[in-house]
Formats: sequence, C-alpha cells, structure tokens
Amino acid sequence: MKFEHIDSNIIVSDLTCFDLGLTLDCGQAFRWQQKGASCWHGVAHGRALDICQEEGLLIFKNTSPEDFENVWKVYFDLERDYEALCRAFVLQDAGLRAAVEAYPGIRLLRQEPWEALCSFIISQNNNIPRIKGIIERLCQNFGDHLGGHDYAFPSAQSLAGLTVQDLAPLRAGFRAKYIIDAAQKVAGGQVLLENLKNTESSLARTELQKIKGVGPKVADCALLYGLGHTAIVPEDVWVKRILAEDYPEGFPQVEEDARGIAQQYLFHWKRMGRTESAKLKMAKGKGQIT
DNA sequence: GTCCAGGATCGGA
DNA sequence: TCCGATCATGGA
Repeated sequence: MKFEHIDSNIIVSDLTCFDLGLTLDCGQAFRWQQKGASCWHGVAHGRALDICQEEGLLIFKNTSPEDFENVWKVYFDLERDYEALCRAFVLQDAGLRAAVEAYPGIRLLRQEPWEALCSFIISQNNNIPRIKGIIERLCQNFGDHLGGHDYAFPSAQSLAGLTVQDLAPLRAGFRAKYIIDAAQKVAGGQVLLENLKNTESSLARTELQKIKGVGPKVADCALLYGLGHTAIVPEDVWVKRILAEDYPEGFPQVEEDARGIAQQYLFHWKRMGRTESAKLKMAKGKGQIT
C-alpha cells in the first residue's frame, strides 16, 4: 500500500481488493452515508471523514497524516492482504467463489468496541434501515457535537446515568433498557471491553453475555466487528439460512482467522440474492415484468 | 393489513 | 433443557 499527502487529502494508491461502497454498506457498520457516486461521509473514533474511491485511488479528504496513520489505516483494515485472502476463498469453496466474484472488495472494518457492542444490541430483531435511524438519533441526542451535522458516538460513561425514559426519543423499543445496562456494565468496569481483545473468544463471549440483551449473536458481532476476533461467525437469520440452504455439512473450511471475513462475503451475497429475488417477485406481481 | 427484521428473555412443559 | 410467546417499532 502506498499513500501520499496532497493538500489536506491522503491519497492511497496500489490498493487491490477494496470496494469502498460495499465495505461501508454491507451491514457491518451503520453510520456511513453515500454522497454522490463514489464518496461517503461518516464518523468513527470521534472524527468525521469524507472518503472517495475514484479510478483505483482511495482519497481520504480533510484528514491529517496522524489520523490516517493512527485511525483510518486501522479502521479500514488497510494492512491486511485481502488479495491473498480472496484468492484462497475462491479456491477453497464454490459458494465463497460466487460471493467473492459477485461482490469483490468487501473488507472487515475494525470498529470501536463500545460502538460495535451498542450497535448490535440495537440490531436485534430489527432491520438495517431502522437500526441506522436509531443509532443516528442516539448520536444526535447524546454524542459530542463535532460541527456541522456530525456527532460522535456517545461513550458508555455518558449513557450510564440515563434512564429508559431518557432514551425515548430514540424509539428503540425494548432495546432501550439493554443499552442502559450495557453502558452501566462497561462504564462501571464489570465488563472490560479492551481486555476482551486479547481474551479467548468463548471466554470473551461469556463476559459479554453478562449484559442484559446480549446473547450469543450480539456477543459474536461485538467480538468480530469491534474486538478483532476475526475467526468468529455470528449466526444471525441470514447465516442460518446460508448454513441450512448452502452448507448443511457446516461452514466452509477456510483459514481459522479468516472465517469471520468469509462470513461477511457470504452474508452480503445471500442477502442481496434474497433481496433481488424479492424485488423481482414484487415487480411481477405489479405486472411490471412478464 | 401482514410479515418480518444481523435476537434475547421469560415462563412453562 | 427445550420450546413458544412476547417484546417495540417501522420498513417493505
């Protein structure tokens, strides 16, 4: 990976196997908005970012070399060799081959532990557009204002003193009490998120499940997306469908630490397949397609 | 109006 | 231990 600093932009070249839009909109992160054909705007680690992908270049706008090095290079997982990873996926399994060929360039974002945990608590029995709305209202109501329309994700400390009534504007439903319990246990030190990065996965999962509203699936999402446990495959409704319909013998054999990344490819592939066939069905029902 | 959503909890068998 | 009802809200 090569990058250079021009004006206030960081331009990354020589980057293969990276699709910005797929990575930001494949159901792993909920705070990125598309701006135009190839640009996105979002907030992570308390920093707003505009980022574009054009002609093989990745352009980080209005950021500093320090933030690029310390924050964004890690967040976008730029130093992992996805080319080798995807090459292996394609050789190892027919389903993964189809997924990688249909949607190449998905990367696993390395999100902040608390944001990932909180986001996937909100995700339970919920749909992605509505998850995004609740998280946006959470940030607008309780996150630090960063200027413009941007708000940081609120810290566990800042939420720990709130009540279910305080969270009413989020319209999060039964999940509000879970958000508060998570904030209290994280802020109070009963669950030490940072330590769980280096804790064996099943032990870390048990720790996370001390929080009300955190079961195996939400715990696994926190591990995979926020705590760097890339071997974890969270079993949501889509992964259950994948296993039932495509892998009755079990999840495909890939390198241990790549299982969670393989999951992200299969998840998106399955979800898009179902969405497309549903759209087609709708169109046929309305007589738009014969 | 109905079904369902990147599930977890609770009570009863 | 297992199973079904229930949870709040709104997208499709």
